[in-house]
Amino acid sequence: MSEGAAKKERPRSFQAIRGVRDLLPDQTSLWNFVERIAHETFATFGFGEIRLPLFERTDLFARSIGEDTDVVSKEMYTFLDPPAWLEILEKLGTVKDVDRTATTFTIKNHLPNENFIAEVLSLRPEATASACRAYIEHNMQQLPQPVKLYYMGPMFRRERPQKGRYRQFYQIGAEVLGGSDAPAIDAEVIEMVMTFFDRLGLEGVQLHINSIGDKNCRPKYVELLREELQKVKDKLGPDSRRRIDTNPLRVLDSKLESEQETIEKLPRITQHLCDSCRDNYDEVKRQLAIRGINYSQNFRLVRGLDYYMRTTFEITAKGLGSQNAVCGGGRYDGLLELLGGPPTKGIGFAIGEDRLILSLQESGKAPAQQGRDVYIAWMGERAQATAIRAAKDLRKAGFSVELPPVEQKFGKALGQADKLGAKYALILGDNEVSEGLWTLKMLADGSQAKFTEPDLLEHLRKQKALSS
RNA sequence: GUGGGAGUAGCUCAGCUGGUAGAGCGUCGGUCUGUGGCACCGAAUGUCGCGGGUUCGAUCCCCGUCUCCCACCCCA
Repeated sequence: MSEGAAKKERPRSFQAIRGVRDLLPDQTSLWNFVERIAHETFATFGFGEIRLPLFERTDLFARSIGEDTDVVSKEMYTFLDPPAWLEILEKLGTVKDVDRTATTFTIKNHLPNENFIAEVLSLRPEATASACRAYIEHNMQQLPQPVKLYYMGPMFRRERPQKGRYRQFYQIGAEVLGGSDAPAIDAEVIEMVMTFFDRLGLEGVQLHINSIGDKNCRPKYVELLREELQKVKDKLGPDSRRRIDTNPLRVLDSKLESEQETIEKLPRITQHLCDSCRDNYDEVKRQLAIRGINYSQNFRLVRGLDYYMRTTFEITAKGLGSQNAVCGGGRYDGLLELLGGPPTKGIGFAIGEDRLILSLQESGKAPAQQGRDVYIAWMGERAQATAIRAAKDLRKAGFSVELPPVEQKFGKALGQADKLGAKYALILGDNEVSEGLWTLKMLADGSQAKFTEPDLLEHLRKQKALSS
């Protein structure tokens, strides 16, 4: 006993890496509910589901989202395929100053008699770029326009995690690609999200809209804004000052208390839209009104991704702390062309599913977890064979059945049935097997009755039909 | 990436100016080998987040680190 039993070394346990998490069965029921309502709602608007890859060439994201955005410049999970070559190449001095927006490195004579090519890939930080890529790749302009797609799944951004923000997070989104850019489309897309949220019973939903102009008017406004900002520079903090040069629109988004007064006085883009953008924005608002959708205009709503133009919108919900945006979207008419496709109109949105679910939970909307329909309490060898057959038949009929693997006293079995939230206990002992009459107990009120095998199934079917 | 707070049993938490840990809930077993929810009794599980330092001695003090939370940044 001296040496052998002395130390019991346990291997170091693993934990999920920062910013990612497991969703356990008591949570996935709500996730499945949300996703089911999404499928149903979007289908009623004529959208079809598209399943997209989790990673793409890095330059697809760089070009669509914008190389200077935070998402592309510092938040993407980027890797080489085949992997792990970067370090080797750097050590060999073959590659210096790695350009993360490059697509391939070509290394001559690295391996005997062949050139080595590695692709630069990234985990998707969002899915709009992929959807557009798929539209082009599969020549969807040949389909009746517009093409209406929706998707759901995980996205990846390397940000500091906090409530409602994870490094692997989930989005439910939709895109309308091709066809016209009629304001009614913008309005209907928004109507679809609002309908979805309404069906989920999401509380405290607020829609904010804005127009950020197009190629004609936005650059002029940005210049005007920059000039105005220069005049009030001394009233702004360091972050905002820096943005006067890099991205003046972002200053509008500042939450600093000390800057609010200054920002309110700045020129607003809605006053500087070109005629066509103004008409467009007015019509979007009219179309929303026709649909009975309440909104508030927010001239400070400037989206962070480069591809947006004209209509932008954001939806907030309650219970989310400072990460209160549960959906963001807008129009991006130039994007498809930018990605090498034909000139194509586009508009879309993305819902933060993690935040959506957080908000539903905060307002107590989580549906009760579904318990078992039938717990089979059996005793004795002959009863086990019967129990196995009963479980098979009940499952075939669609019931959720728990069949204990080992014999238990009935007292304990019923205790288990109770804990698992079963509706019924099917009691199978020597008596039942020899009589051919099975005992079915209602756990809720303790009543019980005997049934023949076929009668039992019929009885359960009827009860199920009644309750649903 | 920056600043602040926190990490003790599966969960929620207690642990008095440092003497190597407790409660409730849950889990499992028993009272109860043909009938659950109640009650009572009992048990298991903690490298006190991890690593280092100070000390005779650290869950407690110091440093580092990881993770979570909050705010900023940014975004869904």
